[in-house]
Amino acid sequence: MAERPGPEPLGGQDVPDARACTVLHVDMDSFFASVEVLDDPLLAGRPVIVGGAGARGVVASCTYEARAYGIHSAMPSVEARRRCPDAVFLSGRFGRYTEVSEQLHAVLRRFSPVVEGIALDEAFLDVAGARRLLGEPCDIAHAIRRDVRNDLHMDCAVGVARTKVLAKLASRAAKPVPSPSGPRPGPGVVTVLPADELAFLHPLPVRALWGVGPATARRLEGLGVVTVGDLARLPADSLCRSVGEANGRLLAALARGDDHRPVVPSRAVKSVGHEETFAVDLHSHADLHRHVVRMADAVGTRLREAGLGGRTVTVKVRFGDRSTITRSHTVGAPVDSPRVLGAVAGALLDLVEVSVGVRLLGVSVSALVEGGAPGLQLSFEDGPAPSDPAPADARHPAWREVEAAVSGIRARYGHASVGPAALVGRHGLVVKQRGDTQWGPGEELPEDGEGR
DNA sequence: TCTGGGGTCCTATTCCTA
DNA sequence: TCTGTAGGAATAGGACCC
Repeated sequence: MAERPGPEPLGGQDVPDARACTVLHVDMDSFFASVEVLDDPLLAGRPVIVGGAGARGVVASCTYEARAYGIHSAMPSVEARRRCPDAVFLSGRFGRYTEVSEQLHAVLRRFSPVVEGIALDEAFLDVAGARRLLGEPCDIAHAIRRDVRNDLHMDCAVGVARTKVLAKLASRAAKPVPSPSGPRPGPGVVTVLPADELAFLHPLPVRALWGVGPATARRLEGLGVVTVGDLARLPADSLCRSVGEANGRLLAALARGDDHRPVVPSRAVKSVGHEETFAVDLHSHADLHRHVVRMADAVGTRLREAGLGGRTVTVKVRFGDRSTITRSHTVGAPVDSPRVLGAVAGALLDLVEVSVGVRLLGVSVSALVEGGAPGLQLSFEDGPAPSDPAPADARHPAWREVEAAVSGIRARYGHASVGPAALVGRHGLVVKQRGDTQWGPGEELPEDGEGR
């Protein structure tokens, strides 16, 4: 960060201005790959790539040794392998990453109760209330790095600023920089002082701003906007015309350094879903229906574990040419039953012409309510609503007893111990849990009857 | 080189109802 | 009973994030 004007890498500098900077952004360095190196020290110093190994897989995370070859997250695994054939390829262990993420959050909560998790490896903290006890925010940032290193044996970067977006950009500036001769260490902690905000922000490419992706960047480029400074000078109305009202207002504010979004410790879940890209495109409803049942089973299980029910069921279909459609239906009362979800999703899938080949299928549930679906019983007994695509037998109350029994068996003997008959294939029962095929299909052969 | 999975949010359109 | 209208809910698609 030292090469940019404005913010300085610091340790405990005594600037009154710094007291306004109470938002911290903590970002772990190449998280998934670092966890793998931590658990297998023989991997240390080697290019390690975590991601989907198959032809349609992507890189989820990689060590700095792999980044030296130009490999980065979201790169197709095939390309990553081409660039570095000697890299260690790992398919990832979602459960283990969740575990380490919980340890990280435990460390962060020692510094402030106001911790907002953004991803497994990232979080915002507001330390306004912790200063009297723990010192200035930049001192807290250094202490966090020290504790993460001591407790988790991993490194992180911390950004300190007055707002979330600036803290996030600051943590990015604090990270190590990959190079062919090995990673150059970053400052670890970067603080953006209020007086330096615009000098820090305006030279950055617009793409660096949170909310500017490839599509928005293309549109902005058409308006002659390349840097955040260009964006700040753009009249608000032409910006809104180009990128939409809400996004335009937000981007205009961010470019001025305004960001009033608070750090929110916990946010309600809005939707729960599963989607999966197949190793080969599927062309028949029969094949796809088996996957719908499997995904509905996974979604329903997660809803129940979280004590949630949802009213809107959505099926997502991506065809061979990557065009994507969704079909959704809102039922009268919240559902959490895998069987009902599967029936609704299956009926939605029947509305889609699939003979051209389906690359990805997804099932999700939104319009969630807390407390699971206890109120469902009534609607089951009443039978399906006239517009409800689920077959009537899927809603029979006896199924709730069956599903409760299945939950009990799974709690005792594991998730794959029991499941719908539709999921029994040549290799036994195939169930899906969160984290399976997280970064694309593996290289396994398709099940009976799949593909063409 | 041609892109996964789990999410959130926004926008436009269509449908339903008062 | 029919028509027009306005608002809200549902639906569909897209962009973005990590």
